Parts: sequence; structure tokens; C-alpha cells
Amino acid sequence: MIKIKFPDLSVREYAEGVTAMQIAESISPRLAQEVLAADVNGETWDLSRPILHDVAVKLLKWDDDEGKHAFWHSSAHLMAEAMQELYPGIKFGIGPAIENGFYYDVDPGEGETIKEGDFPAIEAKMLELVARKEEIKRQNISKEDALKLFGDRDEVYKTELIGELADGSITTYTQGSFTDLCRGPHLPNTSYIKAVKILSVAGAYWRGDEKRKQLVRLYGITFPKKKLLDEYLTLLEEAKKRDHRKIGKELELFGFSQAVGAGLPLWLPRGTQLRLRLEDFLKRIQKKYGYQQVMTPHIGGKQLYITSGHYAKYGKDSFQPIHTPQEGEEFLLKPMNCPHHCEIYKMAPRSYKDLPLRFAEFGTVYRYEQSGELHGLTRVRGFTQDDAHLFCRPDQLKQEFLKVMDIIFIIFRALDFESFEAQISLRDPNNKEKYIGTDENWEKAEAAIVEACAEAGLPAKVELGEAAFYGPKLDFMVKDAIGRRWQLGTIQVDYNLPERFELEYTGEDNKKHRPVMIHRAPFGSIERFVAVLIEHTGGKFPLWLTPDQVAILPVSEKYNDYAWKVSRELEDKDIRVVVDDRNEKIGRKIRDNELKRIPFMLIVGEKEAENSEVSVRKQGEGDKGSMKITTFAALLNDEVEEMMNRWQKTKDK
RNA sequence: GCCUGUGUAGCUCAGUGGUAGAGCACUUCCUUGGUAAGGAAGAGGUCCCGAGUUCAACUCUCGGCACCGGCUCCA
Repeated sequence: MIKIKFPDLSVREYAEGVTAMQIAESISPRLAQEVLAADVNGETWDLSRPILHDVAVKLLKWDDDEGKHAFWHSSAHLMAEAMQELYPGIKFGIGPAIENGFYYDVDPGEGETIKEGDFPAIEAKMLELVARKEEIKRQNISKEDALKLFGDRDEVYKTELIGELADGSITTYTQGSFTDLCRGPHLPNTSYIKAVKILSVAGAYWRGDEKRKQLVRLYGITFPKKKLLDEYLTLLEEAKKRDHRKIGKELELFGFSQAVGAGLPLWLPRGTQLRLRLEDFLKRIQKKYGYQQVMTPHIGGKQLYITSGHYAKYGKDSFQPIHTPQEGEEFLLKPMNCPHHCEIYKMAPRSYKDLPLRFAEFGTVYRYEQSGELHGLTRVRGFTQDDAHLFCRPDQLKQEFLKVMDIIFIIFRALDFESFEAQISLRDPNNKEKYIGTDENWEKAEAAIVEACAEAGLPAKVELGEAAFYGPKLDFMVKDAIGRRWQLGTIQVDYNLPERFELEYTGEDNKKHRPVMIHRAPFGSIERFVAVLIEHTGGKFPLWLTPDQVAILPVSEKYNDYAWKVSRELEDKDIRVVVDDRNEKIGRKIRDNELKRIPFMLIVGEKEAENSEVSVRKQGEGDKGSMKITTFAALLNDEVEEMMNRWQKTKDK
């Protein structure tokens, strides 16, 4: 007998070799129906894998991420099996579960491809295999057998993967006629999968390497109930309505013109108003934090970028130099502001007493992005960084870094950006030639970031190889409407550019010292920030308004007639806030009436309540979304102090 | 840059080998405080661009561009 411990710490005895499925059956038939996989001592196992020792077991269901993961991983195999039947000679790459669903990379053979029109046939075949209720069997095999098994079938991608695995650690999973190299875990059989949907097809390089063969990647999703699939598809539809490109067009915030060029946004009057509001907001915060505004030109001499190292790194992949007609000089459209700010630093001899110096600029930069990369406002070729460069003494570094973090948190808090992820981006230690500077400088810079995060109590994920070529970064990632992650705020520690630009200050000891540089942009780029902001609020974010465009009308049953009159008197206003005193009916009446005469209006719940929300609605359309009235009012009136206090309160908690 | 897909009125989209439609929006007039109202008239399109096939192309073929979903990249 062996002892099985459960999450509630209870312990039961079972015969040696018991499976998680048998355990589930012993608890309840319902559980046995719902369980998908099992957590065995922290590892996810198949339900049918015999348990031989005393262990802690947690039975995983659809609601557990690991349960979903097993479900979707098996679904990937199911799709592969279907394709194997439909496309003889197809070769398989990898097919993992992902955040929402799964994909499989396949090579359909020379000149062959799989198109959107083929999806229904694959889906039908998958459901056919589901109906067969094929058992999914796990097997341990030797490396030699694995190489032979997949080699015989000419599965070149699989054999490449097997070649890198250690003998003894190789497992395969088989269902019907399909066998895959796989670590698992998987569902007991294919019949768990009740609803399938192939979502999209894309090209994907084998092992993510641009120089290797491009495979066909099919994305799909499956569910244990048909209803869940419908709900998911509805959710996707809803998310698409929050797309910043759609809302940006509807609300006339920004646009693109083919004549101007791809990836070069045009800010329309309303969008510009919104953008200026955000810029002003940040400027006011920065003023309180001792920043000085500077301004630099949109081009810079080529030598500037040779000095910084950017030319060697990105010169070929940038907009090419601009030449003067007579002198043959070369200028680059500036892809970043750092070199210009370094030159500002050098305009005067600096003393240790002058530091830190904080130069801020809303600097518009131009980067050549591959055509396929462009995406709304989130990835463009011309954008404005809310940039600043801090030059400080080494002993001031951590304190300055923490203060920058504060600024980012004030902004995120003010705009209700609760769900961000912090990422520490370090260099790839196996690929040091991609970076400039000495190991010593890198170690110092990386340690500074890690320490600052620890001190601020900020949980951050560490990613190797994601650093800038001149220094490590702390990045703040936020998801868009359909779950894509975008980098917004960034703070970078840099010991290298000060060296390259030979920046100095005179120390207390009357000797020359090298300052440390912090690059930082809380929004990242204003374009991207606005995009994500729109998607988070569903565009219910009427910050393009100026205070004189807004009227606040108190509305309740007894104010009905009054509101009616006032709304007529205020016809020249672009927008007004209706404070709906908890009377939804009246609110709706006024709202609809208003819509006849004004382009936008805001509907508010209780005026004083902290959680009260405003929403914006365009004539002829439904509600677009909402934001907290307090946030709205504070931003509208540039109440920076208020925003800073709100963050301080959060921090104190 | 690479692999699917899309590109028709301001917006959302339908459509055909014989040179274009709907709804909403827009303009004018009438009607109307209870409500994104109703009625009448009207304006608006080198059907993304270029080449080819054809008596004839918005429609078919090829090339380009832009956009969408991914891959790669992202200072």
C-alpha cells in the first residue's frame, strides 16, 4: 500500500500502482468525469500513469491551468492525427498548448500548403477521431528506438529533437495510428474533446530560426463543452470591438494615409488633445521629480551613432542616411534620443554636485520596421518616446532607479492599469558578442536592476537575451484586448554609453569620474501607450476633452425637467457628463435624447462615489466603455498631486 | 522580410466578364420633446495601383502597395 496526500492534507491509502483516475473514481463519479490530469509531487501526470510511491496528489480539472494545458496538448495531437490522415507524407514539428488553445507546426511537403479553406475538413476529421474514443498511450522508449521509429517515417524534425534528448528520458504518446514524441501529460482518450475550432494558419520558422525552413503553423482551440467554445468565440468578438484601430477610427483620434506612408500615424485633433493631456500629465510629475525639459533635432550626424554603437548594430536596418547636396555630409533620422542627450551633458563641465541631471524630452524617433511588423499604433515607424536620460553618480543609481519606478507606478495607478507584468531583461550570457561593454559594467548594471526590484518588492520575471545591446532593462508589459503582450514602460541602466561618449564629472576628490546613465520612458511610446489605454478602457476614455468642453449635469427624478432644459442650453458643448443619480431609467432617457444633438456624452453613476464610472457613447452607437469618474475628473483637471497621493496610498498599504 | 487572408460610397458590407448597389452617416425640406423618431427629395465611387488575357475586366491571370492574423525582428 502507498499513502496519497491530498491538497486538504488528508491522506488515503491505495494499492501500489494506483492511477490518478482510479483515485478520482474512489472519491466521486463526478470527479472522475471532470478530472483531466493530476499533479503528482509538483509534476503533471497522465491519469493513467501508475503511482508507485507515497506522493502528494492534486487532481486537475478544466479550471486548473495544468488541466487545460493537458487538454489542449492532447488536442494538438488530435489535430496532428487528423492531418496525418488527410495529408499523407506530412511531417510534424512541434505542437504545444498555449495560453488560449494550441498550435502544431507541420511541413506538408514541397509546394504543398494548408489554407483557411481546409479548416472545416480538418475539424470534421478531428471530431471523427473524437468519436472513435481513441486511447492515448504513454510509452518510455530508448533513444535508439526513438530515432529508428521516427527515422523510418522520415520525420526529420522529430529526429532532430530526439538527437538533443538524453537517453532514458524519452517518451512517446500514441493514439490510433498517430505516435508523437512527447513529454506529456495527456488526456486518457480523445473523447474528452467535444468542440474543436481551427482559428488561423501562419508561417513559422522551424525552431524560430529565420534561416531555417518555414513550416505551416495551425492554431486551434478545443473545449470539453460546445457551449464553452461559443462563449470563447463571443469573447473574441467582444475583444475585437475594443481594438484601438477600430476605436481610433470611430472616435477620430488618429489615422494612417498611404500617401504619407505605412506605420506613420497622423494624429487627428481629438487624438492630439488626448495625447497632449497625457504628455502634460507626465510633464507635471517629472517637474516634481526634478527633471528638466530639453529639445533636440530630428536628425543627427552619422558619427553620433557610430560613437554610440547604434550604427554598427542597426545601421543596415535603419532608414538610410540623408545626404547634404554639396558637402556630402551624412545625417540619420534619429532612431533614439540618447546620443543627443549625451551631447547635452557634454555642453558643460559637470561637478558631482550637479548630479543627478535629468534631461527629459518627448522625442519623436523613426525606426525602419519590417513591413510585416507594423501594427496599428503599437508598432510604427515614427513614434514619440516620453524619453529621459538621467546622469548620476554610481552611489545615486539605486535611489534614482527607484524614483523612476515610482513615476511609472503613479501613471499606471492613475490610469487604472492594474494588470501589468514586470520583466527584468538581461543579456544572453552565451551570446555576449551581441552586446557592447565589459563584463564588469554589465554585472554592475544587472545587479542594480535586480536589487532595485527586490527593494521595491516588485515581483519580476527574468528574461535572458532581452536586454538592449548597451545595457539591461526593467520592462513593464501590458496585454492588449486579445491578450498580446506589449512593452510599455522601460527603465535601462547603462554604463556603456557614458564611456563611449566620454562623459565625465569632477568628483569630491577633484578627479574625473564616469557618470552612470539611466534611460527611461514610462509610457514607452505615446502611440503604443494610447493604443493599450484604448483597448483597456474599450475607448471609453474621453481624455481628448478640454475642461471647457465638458458640462456636468446632475440628473435624478426630481431634476428631470431641469436636466432637460440645461441639456438644450448646452448644445454648443462637445460633450457633457450626466450624473445619473442611481436612476437608470431616467438616465437612459436623457442620454438618448442628448444623443440627437451632440456627438458624445458621458454617463456617470453616483458623482461622489469612488467607484463611479463614466462612459462615452457616440451618436448612433452603443456604449463604448467606462472609466472611474475620479480618474477622469483628475486627469481632466490635471490634478497631478491627486494622482501622486493615490499612488502613495497604494504604496503605504 | 516570410506564410494565410482581405482591399467596392464617410462607416459596415452585398454583388456581377458588359463600366455599380444596401443599411447607417451626410445635404435640403416637412413632421416631432418622451426619443439612437417618421416622411420626401438629393449628393457621394479612376470598385487599392500597374500590366496582361478578352470585342469587353471592379469581376480572370501576373506584379506591386496597404491592411489583418501569425513567424522572425524590436535601439
